[in-house]
Amino acid sequence: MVANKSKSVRRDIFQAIADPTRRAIIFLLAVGAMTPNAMAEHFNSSRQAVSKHLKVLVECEVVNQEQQGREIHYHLNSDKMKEIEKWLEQFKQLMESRFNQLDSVLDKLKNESK
Amino acid sequence: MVANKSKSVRRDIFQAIADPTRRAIIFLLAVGAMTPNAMAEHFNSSRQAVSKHLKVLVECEVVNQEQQGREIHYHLNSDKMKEIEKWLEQFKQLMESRFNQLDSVLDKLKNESK
DNA sequence: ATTTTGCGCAACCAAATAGTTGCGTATATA
DNA sequence: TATATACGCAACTATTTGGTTGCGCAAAAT
Repeated sequence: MVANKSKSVRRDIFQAIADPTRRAIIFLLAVGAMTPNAMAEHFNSSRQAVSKHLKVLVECEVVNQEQQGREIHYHLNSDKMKEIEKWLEQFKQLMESRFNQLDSVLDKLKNESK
Repeated sequence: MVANKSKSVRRDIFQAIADPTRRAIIFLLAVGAMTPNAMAEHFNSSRQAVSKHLKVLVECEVVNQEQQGREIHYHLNSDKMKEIEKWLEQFKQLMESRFNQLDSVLDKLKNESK
């Protein structure tokens, strides 16, 4: 038995989008669900390579699988994508706080020069 | 002589934010410029480890260095952060196109049922 | 002038990544 | 029923990552 991967390896949205092939897969799936074979045809990458990326994306909970006969349709979990926006929002708030500090410094200077 | 790193290794904003320590550094620098020592004190990570992350961030053009005596002040290049937003915008547009397709399908069904 | 501090860099290491080839298996098709 | 197709998985590889320790050097403090 192998140790639980989710405990040892980083599996989050930021890891998911770190690879350009995975970003391309995400863009493809944004348009609609797809099978691994269909995806592999879109960029010059082997089916197995795509399959491995899909495994990572499943582990990161960015995509879901839907079995249909011998095909597996991969769907995008767009909720997970929102975590990027959430992080960016936090970032922007920090940036604003920085400017607010700068503003207060400028205000101070203004008052002192009175 | 070693091969140019920028040619072999991926150095973009997505690589920059893939690591949690680097994301923490970005948040710190969002508030204001800082030296490596000051950053290292903020999370339990050695100065050298932080230094390595900063090197990656410089290569990804997410931060700039400003030498001041023996200290180096690291500044955030917030323009680079906009590339994430840009990518998210593209993604959202694709998602909308998906829903527009769905809408047109629904419209079609509606017309057919007339 | 000597010591301390701030920093980058090289060397090393274990682990993870991204890809490949070669299976096995289940579902379709002939 | 025999064959083709869709897919995941294991094993192997080269490269990258993220961390460490141990320098060396220049600037600051003593």
